[in-house]
Amino acid sequence: MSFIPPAFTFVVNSFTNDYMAIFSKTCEYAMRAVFYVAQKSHEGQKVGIKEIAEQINSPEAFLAKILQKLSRERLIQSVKGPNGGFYFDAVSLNRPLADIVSAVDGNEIFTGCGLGLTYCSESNPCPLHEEFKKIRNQITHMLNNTTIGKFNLGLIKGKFTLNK
Amino acid sequence: MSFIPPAFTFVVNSFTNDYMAIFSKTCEYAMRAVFYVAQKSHEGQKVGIKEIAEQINSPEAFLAKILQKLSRERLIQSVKGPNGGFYFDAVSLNRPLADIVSAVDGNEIFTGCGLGLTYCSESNPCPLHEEFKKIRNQITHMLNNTTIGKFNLGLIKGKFTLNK
DNA sequence: ACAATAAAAGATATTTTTGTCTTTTATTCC
DNA sequence: GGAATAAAAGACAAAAATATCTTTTATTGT
Ligand code: FES
Ligand code: FES
Repeated sequence: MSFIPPAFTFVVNSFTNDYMAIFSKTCEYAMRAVFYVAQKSHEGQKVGIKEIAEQINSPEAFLAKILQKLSRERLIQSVKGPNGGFYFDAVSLNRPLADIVSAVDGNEIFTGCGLGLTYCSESNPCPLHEEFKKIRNQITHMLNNTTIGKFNLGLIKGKFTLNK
Repeated sequence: MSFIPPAFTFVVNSFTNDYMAIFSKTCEYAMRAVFYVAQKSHEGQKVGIKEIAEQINSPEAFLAKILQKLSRERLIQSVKGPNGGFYFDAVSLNRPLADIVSAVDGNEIFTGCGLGLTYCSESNPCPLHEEFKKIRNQITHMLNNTTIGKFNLGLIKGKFTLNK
């Protein structure tokens, strides 16, 4: 009887975070999904999780979890059963994208310190504070001024992409 | 013999990413450390990992790994042995903070799509593209225009904080 | 009432990031 | 040259984020 050693394991400690984006994957999927569903809602349709996941190129089961959360927080509407699916009512279509982001990623991006200090404050600022504050405010502004339904027409006209 | 059940495990799937900042923890520690060492270098001193970790309030062993990486990439200088430690030479003090960020977090933050599309492009833009591009450019600008030594005087004067 | 459908919920698995501990290597001082 | 020092490297561990699979619940159409 012979011992078969595990194949080369080399867990190289490459030690570069290999994909550090502004938003988490969860949040990226959420935003793409929301725009997709909004577009369909504009056309009066509900959409199933399978179609959404396909169209925005995200893992279906994972996206389901994300939309469940948004649904619990009443940020998106859903109905079960045949002919069911996800959609946005008129009120929800007018919500700012910021609501989605904070539901999923929390509020750190709106208020947190760029260098990771516990609190960002004027009285005890980190070196990047002044510059970082501007950027953070722009992000906040963008997310507050972008309603969920803002890109419906552009999406229908094919001006934007939500996958790849 | 009695069976002792594991204590309540409830791994609540709270499903909010509980701390989504712009930069990774690794990158935050790196930036804080770099500013601290730069200040000391300005005063002609080398600093040991223990002091750095204490002063910027970061886990020592973890920070050591980060500085090792920066050292391998010649972004920071170091000497072993008694009276050794980390420091920046004149050339390094003039490097942009962007070099630190990209060494640690990669280039996604400078070039990536806000919605997580594989490529950000003008010809195939996501809905946030125009607005997001501006923000990304501001981040890039900030990190390129902030040299590692830029805040030395402010730090020495106690204008800025790097911990808590 | 029943079968079919689709989301919600629950449980579990994988991967990445963050963090720690031990051993090795280089440098300085005596 | 030897002891002491401090970073570098290597191996390992814990926590968080990402991802998948199974079971349950609500709704619809027949
Ligand atoms: S204190 Fe760091 S961004 Fe305000
Ligand atoms: S395509 Fe999304 S930011 Fe450019």
